[in-house]
Amino acid sequence: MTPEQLSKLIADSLMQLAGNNGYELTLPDEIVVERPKNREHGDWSTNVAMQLAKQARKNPREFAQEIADVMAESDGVDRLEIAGPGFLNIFLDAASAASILPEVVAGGSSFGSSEMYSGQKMNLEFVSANPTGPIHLGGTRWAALGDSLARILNSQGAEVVREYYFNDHGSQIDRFARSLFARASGAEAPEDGYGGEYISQIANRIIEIHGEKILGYPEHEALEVFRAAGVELMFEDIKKSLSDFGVDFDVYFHENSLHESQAVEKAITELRKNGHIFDKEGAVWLRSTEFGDDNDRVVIKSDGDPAYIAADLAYYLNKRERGFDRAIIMLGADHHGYVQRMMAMCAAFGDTPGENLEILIGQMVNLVKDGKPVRMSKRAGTVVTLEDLVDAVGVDAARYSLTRSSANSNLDIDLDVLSKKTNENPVFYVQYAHARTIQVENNASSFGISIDEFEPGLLGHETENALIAKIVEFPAILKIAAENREPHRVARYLEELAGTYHRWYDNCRVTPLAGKPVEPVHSSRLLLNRATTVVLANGLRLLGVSAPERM
RNA sequence: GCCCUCGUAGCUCAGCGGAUAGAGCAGAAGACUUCUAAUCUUUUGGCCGCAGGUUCGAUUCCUGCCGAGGGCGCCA
Repeated sequence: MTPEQLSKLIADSLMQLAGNNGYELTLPDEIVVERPKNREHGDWSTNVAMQLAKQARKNPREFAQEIADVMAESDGVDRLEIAGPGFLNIFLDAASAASILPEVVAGGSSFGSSEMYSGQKMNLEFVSANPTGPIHLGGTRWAALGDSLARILNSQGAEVVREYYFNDHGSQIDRFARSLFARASGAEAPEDGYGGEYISQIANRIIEIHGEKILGYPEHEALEVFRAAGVELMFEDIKKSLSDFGVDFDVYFHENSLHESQAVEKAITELRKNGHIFDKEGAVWLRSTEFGDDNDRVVIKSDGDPAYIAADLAYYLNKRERGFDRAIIMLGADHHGYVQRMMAMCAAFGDTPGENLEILIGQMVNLVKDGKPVRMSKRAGTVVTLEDLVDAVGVDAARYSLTRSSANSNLDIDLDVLSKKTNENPVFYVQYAHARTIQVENNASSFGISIDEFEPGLLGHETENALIAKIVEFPAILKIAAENREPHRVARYLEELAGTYHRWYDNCRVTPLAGKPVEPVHSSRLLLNRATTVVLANGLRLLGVSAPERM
């Protein structure tokens, strides 16, 4: 029995109760059926009795007992208990609990998915690091988290486009170009420039491509060459790093294109038409205070250059014009001050902040060495990049360790600890469980055991009961993870599932002991084993982590 | 000064208003002639930062305070 079916059963029982006893009950939108933390509290538990006791003019425990009396007659329900302040704990009979397993196996890679966001077009923008250097740890976190979120939203029916906003315009790029030029010509690095080994490498590659002669060009021409070529090369490196990390964007959107296509002017004209733009002191302003921002914002500076937000106006409009119902942007905590004005902009376009535009803020990643935080500095050479992390621990462990914590929490990364190859990263625990299921499957097939003779009633061991219940939880976990934009919930769930599986493995054999015959229970257990494979594989895939068959 | 996030076991972190607050690692003691011991079993360890409030019920929601990180440009 699925939680949905159980929820409906409870609703039906309540209606029946209302009919019999003349209660006037207004049922909640959704009757919550949850897995109690404590197994002794049943397979499922509901708090409806506490919620509705007032309406029934009963005390919660009495009312729960009345519900229990009605439900006790139902198929699949073994027994019910009233506990605590009025919880109704439901124990399913083994056959009913296990009868869902064939569905899980039949569902395969689609088990857990839903149509919750069916028909919704979502644009998920993340990483969007400037092409002035390699992706650092912070960007790596967004890459792991963003890609996983895209997968999860997609599993819930959304049409998701992963997008990388590529800032190839503005003063940071100019500094990058000057840094490259200075390095190539052996000059002192500019005061506010970029340092680091990669600057030398890119400078050298540019010389290789264009020849020494560019050093003799007039400065502005030379800078232009270094700018264009440098951005191009840096961008290729970034793309490759991300791709090696398992993160491939559908769209790389160039900021420059917004300026070149007059999209910025168009956006400003549109806003001006609606009365949200004004001119002051030679600059063009967005009256964002009208929509809750602290200050009005300059869109076009008095020197005629667009401010950063100008492109964002056009970019947002562009996303909406491309048909996205929802633009989701993931930003680091160092950009949180930007949220209010972005939301104001969204409102100024007549859209609904939080709905058409959603901004997720994630906290910073700190580098820790010898137990002490290390300030990442490009000049001091203490920057840790995506590639450093992958070199140290591999893609799977890197992605997993960045995805298993809430984006709201600050994350400390200690490369020394992570690179010890110890079992500190729970990803191995989960992957090992998956590999185990595969080996069990292989062994079973060599015994000629098949899943065709499934008898759910044979799966009565408490660890089987626990494993089945955990498997059934998966769709609800994905739904919550999608709604809250929290991929870490999937990782945490997988750790629980893996633990539940390992404990089952320890207690119940899928293949008979040497010299003993194959019995029906073995087929049934093989199906349970396969259902576990399905869920572990699906979960790991949503995290962008491989599901190895052997470890 | 204002804004955002965080504060839970020795460490890293879970816990979408519910029951006795959990996991991994670290510490202690056990389990491989049986499908992978990267596993399992047992065990040590908590004023859930502090103080109020809302609620039948608060680690969770609200307010204030303390502490940590981040942000408050005609920078991007």
